[in-house]
Amino acid sequence: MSRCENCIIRQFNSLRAMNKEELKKVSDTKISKTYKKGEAIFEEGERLDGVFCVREGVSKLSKLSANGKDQIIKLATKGEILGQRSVIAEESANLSAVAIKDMDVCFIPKESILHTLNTNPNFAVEVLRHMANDLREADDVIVNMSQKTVKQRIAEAFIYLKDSFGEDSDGFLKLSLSREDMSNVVGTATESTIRIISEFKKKGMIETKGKKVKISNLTKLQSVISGL
Amino acid sequence: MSRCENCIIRQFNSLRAMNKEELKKVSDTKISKTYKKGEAIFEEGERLDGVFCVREGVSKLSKLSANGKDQIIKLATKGEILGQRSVIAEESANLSAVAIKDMDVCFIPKESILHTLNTNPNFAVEVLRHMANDLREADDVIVNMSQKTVKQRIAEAFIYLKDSFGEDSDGFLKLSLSREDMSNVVGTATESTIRIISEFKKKGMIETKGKKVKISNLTKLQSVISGL
DNA sequence: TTTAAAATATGACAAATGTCAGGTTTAAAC
DNA sequence: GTTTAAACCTGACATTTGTCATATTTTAAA
Repeated sequence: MSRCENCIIRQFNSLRAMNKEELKKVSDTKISKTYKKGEAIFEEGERLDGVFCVREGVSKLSKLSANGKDQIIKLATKGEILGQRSVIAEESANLSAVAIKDMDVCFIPKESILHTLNTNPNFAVEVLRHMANDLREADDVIVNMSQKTVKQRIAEAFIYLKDSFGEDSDGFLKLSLSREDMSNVVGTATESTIRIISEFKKKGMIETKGKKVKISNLTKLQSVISGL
Repeated sequence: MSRCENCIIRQFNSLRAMNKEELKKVSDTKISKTYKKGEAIFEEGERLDGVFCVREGVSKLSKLSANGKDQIIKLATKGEILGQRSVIAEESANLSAVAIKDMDVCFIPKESILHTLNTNPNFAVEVLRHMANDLREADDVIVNMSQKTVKQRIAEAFIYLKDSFGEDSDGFLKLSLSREDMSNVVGTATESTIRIISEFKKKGMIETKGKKVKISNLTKLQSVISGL
């Protein structure tokens, strides 16, 4: 079994602030898991007794609204830790986490996390910094959601996918979302998303090949976001 | 000058996790300030060298969007600490804080906050819990913003004002927002807000007297939020 | 008090977005 | 390979929301 001490993923998250001893405990108690695309890591309302460190793949974090639609709050990938907020607040999960690309994940029981928080200020501050960052991002999403049009939000989403997940050698986005997931990210109806994507294609901003999407004119896409 | 050790406000926020010595330092370095309605405590982009503990009054935390509109992210009142996120993340302020009711505030230089964070795990965990709560609230706002209609969001806002700030002896909301501020909370045009408030009045859900607002039929308001 | 400015209000219309109903294409299961 | 289901697409239309123009009321300033 691989050891957390050697895990490169750790460098990207707050676990890097743990000392040797603490890491050993985590390593001894962690459980490796895999999830196929579409499988849930946890569901909204579920009691979590640990956190999930993403080693590979991508997960969508979403919440069901009263009208039955799923709002995707965030996409989490390699290095991110899921469930941390719930474990710290000692609440049940506020969001569901579902794999949108096959995932390798380490489950870490909450005891070692909570114990380290209470004894190692470096770790606590590191976690705090991460959460402060998440909070800023969430605030920014609120502003985008309420002040930008659907068209602008979809254009932003494509650029976000490019910046966060990259492109392959042919220039196609490494992560492409289904129209439905895209709709749930920007908070609109699937038909609206489809229509706008068609429009972007016609205007030569993006092109598609099967499920893959390529941004062919970044400048135009960006101009959609800023003005009109 | 009043001492933090005796400050009742402290019981409502993370400062309660400070020990005697730490509190003394805060008390010795804090600066009391007052802000009139409309005055800014800090502006988006500003470098903060401390946090602001609200002793009295109400502040709106907002962010300017590209189209020039202000989105209000949160209302902060007695007991809340402003600027904490920015100080912890060592970033400039992501939001502006402006008084919407005359305020008494204590400014606390960041040094004592950061020092305590790094040495007192109880305090760090307490701050972390608060931020975890803020993050959940922000996620919930994202869902509301993208999945509910303007009418539903305005109905929710009135109930939020009632629950968070209370009513006076005549049943009027203790905190009432201008139509413009209300628009910036729910993320819509001022005219839309005015129209919907007029409709609520006609339907007997709320009534007004000068600037004051009374919720006269809570059940009806709630039914607006849930169904249609 | 008078005056000016801001906040509130309403109508008319345009633009954005949602909904429903039917298609076609693509991917997956058998 | 055939079948079946899911994903994608498009049109027509209803609804929601934004914008502009203008009027009234309220508040603040002189």
